[in-house]
Amino acid sequence: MKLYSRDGSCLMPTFDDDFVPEKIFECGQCFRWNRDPDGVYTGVAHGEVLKLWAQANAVYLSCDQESFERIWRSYFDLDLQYGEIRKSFAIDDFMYRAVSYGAGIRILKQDKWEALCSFIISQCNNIPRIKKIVEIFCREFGRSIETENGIYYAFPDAETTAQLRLSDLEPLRCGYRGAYILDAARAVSTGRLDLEALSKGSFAAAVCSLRTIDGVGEKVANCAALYGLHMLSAFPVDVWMKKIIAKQYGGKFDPAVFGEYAGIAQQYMFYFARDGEILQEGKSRKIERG
DNA sequence: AAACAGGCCTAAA
DNA sequence: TTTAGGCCTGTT
Repeated sequence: MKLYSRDGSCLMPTFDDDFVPEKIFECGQCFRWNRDPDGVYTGVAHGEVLKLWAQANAVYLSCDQESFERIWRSYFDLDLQYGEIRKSFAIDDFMYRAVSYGAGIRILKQDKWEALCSFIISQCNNIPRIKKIVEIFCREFGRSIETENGIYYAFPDAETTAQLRLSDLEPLRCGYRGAYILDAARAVSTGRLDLEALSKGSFAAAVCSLRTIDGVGEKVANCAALYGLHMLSAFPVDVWMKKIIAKQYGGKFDPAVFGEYAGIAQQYMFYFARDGEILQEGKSRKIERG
């Protein structure tokens, strides 16, 4: 597979074939990518807007070489060979089916603060509402980014957010999560919680520190570590993962069997459970892609 | 209409 | 250390 910029120049000649936009953006790890009727995805990350689409076994990005190297190459984790890692997860029949179904997923290197904040919002919420809350948050308080296709908004930084009052968050309609957002923003902006430093330390230390934030428990801390700090051994266990563990593994499961990339395995399991296996009954099966 | 949604917190065993 | 109830809000 190849990656091309919009003008047709090749951004990256070779990497493994594990890059399926639909799965990357809709496997539940991010909230700011939207698909238009033509299948083009538009998203904002690290303060820049990108359009991305797949065509004829290639992927096109609306960026130049400079921004690709500065942001997107890392954001899409292109230097990790997912194809090889994925195969190592097929330890039983269920996992074989899960990794086959999820082939093409990659774990995005999202902004650290954005990931923490987004997954605080995610608690006890569904994806459409999470996306709605995040979009209003960006529109209200994020820096505007003007493009030829319209105005987009960056995710508000922690410093800006820390200045807000609880009442300022009312337009988000995010309920009790508002106070959690402010606590996290204040911790990050004052340095009480140093996400950059945590990303360079141990996973255990990161989870421990993240959990000092109001509204951040084991699950949200693992999400922040996996998607924001890019600690690939993080293993968030939500209701879907609990279903899998109960049904497939008798209620107990040690992610250590997947080694240092357990978090990636978790993503295949989650995606398969939510989109594939469980919802399949009574519905037409989704067509698997090569 | 009542229950639930990609948890967390607190109180109480 | 495990468990139950409450929490904002929106949707079914």
